[in-house]
This record gives sequence, structure tokens and C-alpha cells, in this order.
Amino acid sequence: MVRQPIEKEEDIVIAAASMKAIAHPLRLKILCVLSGGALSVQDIVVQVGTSQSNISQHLAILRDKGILVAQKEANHVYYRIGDARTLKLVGLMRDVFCSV
Amino acid sequence: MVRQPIEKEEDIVIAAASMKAIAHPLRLKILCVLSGGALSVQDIVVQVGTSQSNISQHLAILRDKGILVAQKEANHVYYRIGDARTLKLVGLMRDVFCSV
DNA sequence: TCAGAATATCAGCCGTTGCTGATGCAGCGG
DNA sequence: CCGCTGCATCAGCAACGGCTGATATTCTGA
Repeated sequence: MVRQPIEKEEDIVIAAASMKAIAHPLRLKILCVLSGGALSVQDIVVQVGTSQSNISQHLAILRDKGILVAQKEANHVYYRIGDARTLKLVGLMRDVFCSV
Repeated sequence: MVRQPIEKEEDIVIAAASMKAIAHPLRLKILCVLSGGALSVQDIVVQVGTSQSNISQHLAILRDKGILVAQKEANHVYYRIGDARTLKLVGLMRDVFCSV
């Protein structure tokens, strides 16, 4: 036995699906603006810069994947990054892609 | 100055595009089997387990993005991971997604 | 020179994704 | 009670992505 498989088949599928959820300019930008803490949908709309409908749909995707969690407060909904793993991943992306 | 933008708009777009190229089960698996070193197309076909045509197209995607580099030798073509950055990224993916 | 192996490319189908605009729906303030 | 704000959802369209099967290309060895 020279070399065992790097990752189990299942891990690969899961990892690819997670990356796919993140691998979109708007969604990645959402994660970036949320890496500083929770924001309301409105704030995200303003900072990211597209329609409210569009943002809401992307937020739903990230929420359904468990990447973001929503917290309702009065008539605002605050979103934040759900798990430390994703937060770490966003940081790694910065390290890898933001040269220097 | 409390906090400057996490990434420039351009970096976000580039990072998202790169992740998108990787965020596919077959392509991620290709990267995994190549993380141990260069392999011929045939070897990749066998290890990944889909049609030659399909593999060739995915290799083309990864090659065009600069993620893989091809090296022709006799009538075989060997592919390997092109830059250290991607290699590092594959390793990080393993850390993040392959728990423990 | 010819058969066949190794790889690339092409055409075409079909399911998915992303966006827009419209509408639904809750909660708050007047 | 009513209008408004904040957010979600829906319908529909256009574009993209992934797969298969067929064909092209290049190289090798007999």
C-alpha cells in the first residue's frame, strides 16, 4: 500500500458542493462583508450592490447550505456566518487570492 | 479607519472564478489524484472513473484557468498542478472538509 | 505505410443557474 | 386601522454547464 486515497469519495462531493455555493462573485462578496459580523439584509444590499430580490435569493442559498444563519429581530433579519469552518475558509481565500 | 474592505472587487471576482473551476466533484477529484504528482490522461481516467471525453474536457477547463499544466511526452500527455497556490488550496480544502 | 492507441474537439441535448419584475406577507408607526 | 418598510417568494426567461457519442489528430510500432 503505497498511498491511500487523499479524500473519501463522499468528502469530495461534499467539499465540491460547499465550494460551489461559495464560488459566485455576489455570494463571496456577501461572505466578505459578513466576515466582520452580522448585518441586516438591507445593509448587505447596500454594500454588495444589487437588487434586494437578488440578494435575498443568494442569502437563501447560503442559508440552506448552513453557511449563513439568520436571526430575526423586530422587522429586520440579521445574517451572519454560521460556522467557524466557513469563517476560516473565507480567511484562507483571502490569503490565497489576495496576493501580498 | 476601523476596517478597510476585505478584498478588492477584482480580487473577489478572480477568487470566485478560481473556486468555481475547482468546485466540481470530478475536477476536485482530479486535483486530489494529481496532488501526489503528475499523471497521464489515461491514468486520470482510470482513477477518477468517467469517460475519456469527459475527463479531457475537465482537464481543458483546469488547464485554461492555469490550474493545471500539460506536458507532452511521446504519445502521452502528463498533467500536474501548476502553481503552489492551488496545491496549497487543495491541501486547505482537505483540512477544512475532511474533519479530523 | 498502416493499424491502433492516446488525446482533443465538436455537436447537440437537457438540466441548472442567475437575474428581473411582480407579488406576498409580516411587523411597526401614525 | 392603514400605509409603509423590510424581507421572502414566485414566474419566467436567457444563459450556462455537463454529459454522451462521434470524429479529428497525433504518435507509435510492426
